Amino acid sequence: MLTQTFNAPAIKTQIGGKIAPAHPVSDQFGAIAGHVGLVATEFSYRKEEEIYGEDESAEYVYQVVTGAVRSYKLLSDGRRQIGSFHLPGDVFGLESGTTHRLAAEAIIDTTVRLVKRASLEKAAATDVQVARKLWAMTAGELRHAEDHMLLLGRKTAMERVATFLLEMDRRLAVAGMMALPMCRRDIGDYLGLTLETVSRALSQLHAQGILGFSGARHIVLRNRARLHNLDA
Amino acid sequence: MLTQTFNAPAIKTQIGGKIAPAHPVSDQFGAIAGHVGLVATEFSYRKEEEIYGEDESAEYVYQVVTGAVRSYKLLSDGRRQIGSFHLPGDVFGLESGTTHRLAAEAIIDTTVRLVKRASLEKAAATDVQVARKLWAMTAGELRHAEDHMLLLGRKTAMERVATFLLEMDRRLAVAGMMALPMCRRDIGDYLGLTLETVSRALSQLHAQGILGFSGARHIVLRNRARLHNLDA
DNA sequence: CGTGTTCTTGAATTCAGTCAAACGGTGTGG
DNA sequence: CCACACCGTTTGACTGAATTCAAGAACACG
Repeated sequence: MLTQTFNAPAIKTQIGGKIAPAHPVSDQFGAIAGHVGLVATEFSYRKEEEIYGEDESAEYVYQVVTGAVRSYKLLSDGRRQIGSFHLPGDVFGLESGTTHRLAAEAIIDTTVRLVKRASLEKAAATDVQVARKLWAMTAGELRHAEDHMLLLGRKTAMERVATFLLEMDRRLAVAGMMALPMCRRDIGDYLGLTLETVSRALSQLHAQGILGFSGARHIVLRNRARLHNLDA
Repeated sequence: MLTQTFNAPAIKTQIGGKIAPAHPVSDQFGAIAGHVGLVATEFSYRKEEEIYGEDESAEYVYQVVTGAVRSYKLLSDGRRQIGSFHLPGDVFGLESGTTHRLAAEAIIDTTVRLVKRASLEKAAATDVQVARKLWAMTAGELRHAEDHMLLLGRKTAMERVATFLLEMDRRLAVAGMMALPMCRRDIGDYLGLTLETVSRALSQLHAQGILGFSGARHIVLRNRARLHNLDA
């Protein structure tokens, strides 16, 4: 039944277990799955592969092990709004209701751990600690969405790009360098801009010496203070 | 202690109790407060009065009885993004963490019912049904935020105003007429537009016969189908 | 080492914003 | 009860930030 829902390679089943996100964070999945002794299945998606569609039944909850995922909504004419990027360690696809409110795709080759939503619900029905944790995770997503509404509704192009860089720096920088998994179009669709506007803003920051490039997707922040100033 | 946190008139305490929203909806507050037998206090705010500030400690959870409330974030230079409007029946100010992520103000004279967050937490710690309900309410807010990100990031001015009208029609229309409690600036700050752009869009819809006015804030939708078409 | 994709840059356009003035509805005081 | 004043709204004219359209350049990949 798994193989019908997912058409992908090797499946590896395990209990609990640790993953290694870029920065040490409380392993939210472990805090649930491990705690309750749920079986977590490991699964892989290729670059650009769909993980689930908008309004699709929410069978599983996911955690990125390696790779990167985008969650988005589409308008009928194809305009896209990416609500968030999911990086190693992040949980995504968690729903309180029965359907996914956004679609999810692998940006690059990605491995996830997943557990059945039903089993989490069941654990939450008896264990108040689990219920509390699920609420806290949804509340965390809400916080991000609220911050992002401010960005989309009121910030300038340069402020949006500055916010994005600081967010990615915090979430995936290793040794001061960040390797962006997503293209300029993805960044634009996350920030409510066109890819050209994103590119121009990055070029301007480069010209001002605020950041350095090693190829378009490897960025070093050279002056976080000035970037903070540009971020309203 | 209540009188120190809130500087307002008559306080009326009661247990559970029903309120009458514009449309019959499951009384979310009752579903918790009533169920657990929590004491709900009634309280009033005058037009433009602050209910709580951004990053303020979340002491209480609120439900609008009569009136209307706006939740918003500010940038340092005063730019404002309203995340949502709270109308009779709506619960607001519910946090999983300890602080309010947005500020809240009464748009017009408003009466709310409120319960201590701590007492809800306590109820949730022993009653899984309560915990489930709190999660569902936060998830409902997240759904709205996700829809609103799409609007703010990707919709045109006319599409935003059309979406707004359909939302308000659904939430507060009585006998086909909606009495908007908020001014054009509030609508603009909700939709990521200026008040002038909102006004122009409304005038255009009026000229096309899609809506009728009875004073600037009383609107009748005359053609919901065409409004839906304008909403991407 | 090509080849296709992604990214950058330029030029022209456009949608919404800004600034400014007039209008109108509401509430108050004469 | 009417006149006035004030605030919110509408409308107009102009501006400007971001988009669109269009080449080229750089990069990743086989």
